Amino acid sequence: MGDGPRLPGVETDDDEERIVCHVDADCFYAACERLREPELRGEPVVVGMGYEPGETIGAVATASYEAREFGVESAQAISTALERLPRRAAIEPDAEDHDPDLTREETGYYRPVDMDYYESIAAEVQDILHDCADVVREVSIDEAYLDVTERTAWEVADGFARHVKDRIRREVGVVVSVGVAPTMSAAKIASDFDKPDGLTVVEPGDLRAFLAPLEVDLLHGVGPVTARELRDMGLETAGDVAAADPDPLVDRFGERGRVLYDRARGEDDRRVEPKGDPKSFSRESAFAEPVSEPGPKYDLIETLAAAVADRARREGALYRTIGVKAVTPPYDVNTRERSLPGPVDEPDLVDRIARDLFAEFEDEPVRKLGVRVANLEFTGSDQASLDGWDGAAADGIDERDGDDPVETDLDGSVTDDEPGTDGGSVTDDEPGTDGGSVTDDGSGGDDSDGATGSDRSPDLPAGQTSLTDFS
DNA sequence: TCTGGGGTCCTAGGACCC
DNA sequence: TCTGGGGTCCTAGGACCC
Repeated sequence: MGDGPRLPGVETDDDEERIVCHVDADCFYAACERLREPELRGEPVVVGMGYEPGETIGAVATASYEAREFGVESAQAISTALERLPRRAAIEPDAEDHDPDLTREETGYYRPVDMDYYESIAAEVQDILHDCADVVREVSIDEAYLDVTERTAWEVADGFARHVKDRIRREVGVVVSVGVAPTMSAAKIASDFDKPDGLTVVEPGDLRAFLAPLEVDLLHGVGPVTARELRDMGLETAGDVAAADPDPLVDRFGERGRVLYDRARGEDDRRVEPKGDPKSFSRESAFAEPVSEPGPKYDLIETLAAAVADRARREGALYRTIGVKAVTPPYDVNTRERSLPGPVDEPDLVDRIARDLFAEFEDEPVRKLGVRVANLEFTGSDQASLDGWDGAAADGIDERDGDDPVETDLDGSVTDDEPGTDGGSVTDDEPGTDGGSVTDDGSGGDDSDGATGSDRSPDLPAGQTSLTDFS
């Protein structure tokens, strides 16, 4: 994929052998905590998401290898982790959860996630990576692919990788594992192969032999569900998949089956490319226990909607789709979404539509809620393409460059004094879309908006439509 | 594992269009 | 209108990743 058509027998750049490096920080969050609290070194460390010191809520984001010895795992409930590894503070006589039978050796340190700090450390690592490669693709805060074809050669790839590792350890103080291979997929597996502090080089000629003995679930994209299905088909290792008939795989898994087959054979022609713009933003939050009353749920929707809209604005993104997620017991994930006729930046609209979409679940017990915006469009460089707009609309667009963009507060919008930016713009009755239903039963207090819709400026639909055309 | 948060991509059916 | 084929967009859900 991503490859253009290729003439038979013609060598293209795409056929050139690449040298791909995958760099993966070991227990990154825990490593960061140790940077600012050196006494945590060598001790079990658990970093919890949604965790507050002294409480038992949340989940394990990262467990240091010392903590894993106690059976603490990533994604585990903090309450479970605490049963296996009590917190160090519990050995203090005056601690609330003091247990006189505990020894230091049976306890570990628990810390809440501090993303801002981790991002600052990650930025230092990324600077080094960009210094070491022409193309870097950051996959997540603690992981990146590097195309280092022009920077090294197979004979010395080991030394190159060592150099990257050493620089990061020396200059930042975190330990990374590195895999070097001819493909992204194999490099990823290689970096995982010898964790922590790993360094694995898989030369092109060794690729098949390297992959063959690996369990199928080590292949990227194979999770618990696929792994079980593969085993049911008698395929236990990458070598089994590589030697299998691809047709049944494609029948069972569709396009994924083909990819799986290729990857197991060491075939992966994806090139390392910088990450593009994000496709969606979302915020979600869980209740301590399922909630049935509508009140707290709508309150949370409001908070999440505001946070998502704020994020989008800070990132300079317009969104055309707004969605909600409601997780109901036992663990059913329900999603609802609605697309607008054109991209907008209107926090009040996010709130209104999110409430509207959520209404269906207002009386059900809910354990978790989420709000999402998607179909993003990033403002900025190509504003020129909107030149065809009339003055009012163009003014609206221009404002998007500033700190206080387009959006008009809903109350103000009733007066309809800002045609190009009015919240009512999405109510245009563009045929064949949900446009009209955006405002349908516009959740209580926002009824005024119906009025806005009815006396909207005639310019609006035109502006909105042309904006859609441009998208 | 009694279940945290932020993402991506794929699939499948229906609406709609030509 | 027992009825073909191709394409796009929308929505809901699922698997997966970190």
